[in-house]
Amino acid sequence: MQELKGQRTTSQRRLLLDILRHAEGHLDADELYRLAKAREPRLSLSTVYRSLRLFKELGLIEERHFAEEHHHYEVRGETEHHHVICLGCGRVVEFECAGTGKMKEDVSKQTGFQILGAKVYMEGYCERCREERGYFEH
Amino acid sequence: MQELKGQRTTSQRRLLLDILRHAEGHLDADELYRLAKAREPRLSLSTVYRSLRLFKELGLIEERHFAEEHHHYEVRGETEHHHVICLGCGRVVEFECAGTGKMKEDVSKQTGFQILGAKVYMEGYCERCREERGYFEH
DNA sequence: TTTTGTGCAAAACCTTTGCAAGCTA
DNA sequence: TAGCTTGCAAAGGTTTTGCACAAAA
Repeated sequence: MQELKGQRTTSQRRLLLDILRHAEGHLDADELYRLAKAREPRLSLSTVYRSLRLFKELGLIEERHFAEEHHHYEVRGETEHHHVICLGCGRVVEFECAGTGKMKEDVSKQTGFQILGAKVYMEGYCERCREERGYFEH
Repeated sequence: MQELKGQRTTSQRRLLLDILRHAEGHLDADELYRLAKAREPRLSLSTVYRSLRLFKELGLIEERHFAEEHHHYEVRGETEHHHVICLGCGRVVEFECAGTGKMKEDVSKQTGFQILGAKVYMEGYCERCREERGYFEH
């Protein structure tokens, strides 16, 4: 497991990475813990937190901060994608957007920062919620 | 105080809104509490949390989720602005960017959502940190 | 006077840490 | 074997809640 770059490959880390990679959505620490504990009952929550921090530091996963909730994690993919959150049902949908490259340049000029990453979060109402609840304008 | 829309205008709410409006940066609950307590020593932290939730629900303030830290709040202004966080020193700098209008349309088409707001977070290194710490590439 | 908001203290919740034992390289 | 990791339990920090009293409408 060369991804761990010198860190030790333990069964816990292998298990957690495997679950993260096969997860469809975004997991928080507790969801990940419950899924992993089903396969390895002796696993502790501290190990989950410690592993998440390690994976994040190694750049294997990204941490997301949605609306009210606590952190969520997902494996870092090839293509940069962003998220839109439905204010009605809480559903999170991913989207891709081309504009961020140009945006990074602009911001770099404007602020003097060397920009490494950009994340876009949008809020709104999904189609289903607009139909069901009659949200049109807000 | 018509902004509170039917909710009662209390001295605590007036004080907290006043501090939020005159704050330069982004305050978290505890910073707001300390500033407010200096002017009204009997104020409690619970009132700060309850007021922040109310202001947020009324759309008077926005909640921000920076890197690792807890929530920060700022009054909702006229112009939409976004944030870039320095990974070296933690400093948060605001920027404006024109591209979000077009982006919202794209995302709306792509996902079917009615988009109400967009927030952009960038990460990188500020000039000072690049000089001081010799960050060039990452 | 009725209803809503506040302060206090306690609880709930998420995350981190110390330490002895176990495992990896 | 030496050093990194783990599990457990306890602690830390932030946010929420129950309740009696106070204030607003």
